[in-house]
Amino acid sequence: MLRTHTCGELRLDHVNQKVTLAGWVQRVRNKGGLIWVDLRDRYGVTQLIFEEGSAEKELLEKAAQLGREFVVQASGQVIERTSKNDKIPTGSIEIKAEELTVLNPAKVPPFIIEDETDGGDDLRMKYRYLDLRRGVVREKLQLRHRMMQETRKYMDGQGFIEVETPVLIKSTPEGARDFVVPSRVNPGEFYALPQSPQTFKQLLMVSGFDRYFQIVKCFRDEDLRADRQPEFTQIDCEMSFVNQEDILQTFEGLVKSLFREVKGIELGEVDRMTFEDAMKGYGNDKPDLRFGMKFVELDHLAKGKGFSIFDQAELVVGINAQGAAGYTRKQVDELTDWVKRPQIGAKGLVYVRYNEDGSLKSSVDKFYSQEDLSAWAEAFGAKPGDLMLVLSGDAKSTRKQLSELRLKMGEDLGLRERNVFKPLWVIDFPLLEWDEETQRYHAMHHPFTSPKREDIPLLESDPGSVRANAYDLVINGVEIGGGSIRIHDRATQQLMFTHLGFTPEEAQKQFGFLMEAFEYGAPPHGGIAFGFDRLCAIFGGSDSIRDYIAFPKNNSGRDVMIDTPSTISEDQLQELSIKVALKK
RNA sequence: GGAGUGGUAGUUCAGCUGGUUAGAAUGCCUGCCUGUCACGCAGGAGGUCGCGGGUUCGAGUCCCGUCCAUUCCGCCA
Repeated sequence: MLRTHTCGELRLDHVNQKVTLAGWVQRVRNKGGLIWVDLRDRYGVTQLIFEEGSAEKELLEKAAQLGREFVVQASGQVIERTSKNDKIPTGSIEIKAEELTVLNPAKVPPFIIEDETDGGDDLRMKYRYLDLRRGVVREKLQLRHRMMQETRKYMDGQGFIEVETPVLIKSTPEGARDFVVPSRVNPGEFYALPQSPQTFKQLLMVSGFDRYFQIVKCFRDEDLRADRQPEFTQIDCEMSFVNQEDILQTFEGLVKSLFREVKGIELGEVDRMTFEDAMKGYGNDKPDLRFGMKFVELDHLAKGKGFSIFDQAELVVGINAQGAAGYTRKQVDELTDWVKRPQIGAKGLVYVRYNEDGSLKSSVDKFYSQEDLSAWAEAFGAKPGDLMLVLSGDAKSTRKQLSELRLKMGEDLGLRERNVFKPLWVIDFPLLEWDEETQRYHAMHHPFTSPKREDIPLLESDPGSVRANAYDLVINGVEIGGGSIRIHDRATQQLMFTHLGFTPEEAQKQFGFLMEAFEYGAPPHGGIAFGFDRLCAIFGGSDSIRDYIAFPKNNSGRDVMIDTPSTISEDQLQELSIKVALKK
């Protein structure tokens, strides 16, 4: 061993021991006759001291030559510091160095390897291996490690078996775009990388595995976001002989256990809300419940008073921002501009300010009396000091716009606290969703989701209103997981494909193996998958998942460190029977 | 595919309505310094202002194009 201890473990108890440490030079402080070197490894930082007089001149010179990020080995005696540093755990001791070996020198790093780095994202990603030396980044990966271990511990404890499913699978037309991999031995044919192990886990249920889980990489070739990577990790789970309630209980248990073991937080009961209530109350299927500002519909109060914009609107709906009456005219104008941006797309914003003196001031005073506005305020449950914000238009987009405004107000008013966690089950999702582009219904969750028994008759008359046995777990406005009770008989699955616009032949070609399996004794089953990277980011209090992934891709799906995607040689292309024709 | 923001020293940024030699901080190098721990002090080096074109007597600054990064919309069963 090149060391007797790590850089994080020595304390006053070790004084007088002779030790050998190895690590990276964090910093050299040369005070002339006295040189300190901060030696860093994964476990911490320990100070080495070289003193003129007591250390040999040669050793002193060697220490003075050290640069940032040199890898060194140092031996010496642990001594108590004359002046202690209570900011670090090893701050009471230091090593009086007697030997120093440079194991490997280092170039000056392109950015400072400290928690508060001066490096921008671009540079950090290019030199990710240096970025990962920083404590703050390492802690995020350590958090991920803990989450992974606790997940396995919980799942194993519940009798789940982790089974690996293939990564080279079949491309399917439903859902996200597939990443494809050419097959050399089958020229002209391609594998696809899995968007999820969905069909395999269902087949494992047919096989009688009863409880399956897997912490698994999944792949989707869609545009990226701060919380979306082309390859990401799921906690993928499936259970047999269960109903929806069993699944919600089991995985509420997982989430509670993770919060308890990893964060030391007792979550309590997880609230539930139907999709319909979520949309009406928050304009969103993943409401952030860290704060209120629930939607209040004003049609009955706002219409018929001569304000034509409201009169013509399908829906007039607003939120009450508590304590925001202090917003200046300028700030309200900025809010108006904000909702009118193309990304939000509102036509305008009506406000009612509930002044501290009890009077009401609105942007539509021309049309509404104080009594009218008082009725609004009552509907909102508003008090003096509040600011009511109202949007109108067609119901669907107005709710969406107000949802964005609600989140912005929550942010502006500091109501979205990082250390508060509000999990929520959203249940009773619609089975199908109309797609304007393709002019057909799409499965909202996926085509293997079962409809609610009582809604099956509606499949013919009103497909859009059929509810599914589907559920999402939402924490703080982030979709963390989603699942459903699956279809487990051929006839229903076939019916589902028909409603999704598949011909029987197409359905047979794409999913015949699954439907055939259903004919050999498929148990009732259901499951869920959690976005593991997002879960880690939520636990760590970040909006971006990138720092919870050791080597993430950038916004264009590139790994700037290894510089990929990249072209391949003509020979490789030929071997794969592929010709590249780039459009220009 | 679309919208916004950004690109200036190794790094993070400032640089106003266009005007002499493009600045700061930090990092780096040199010297001094025996209790530092964001050490201090003194000095020094360091620039294709992303790239291409245009307007102008004159462009880091204005215009057009383009590339890169980033955030969002679309997309993500």
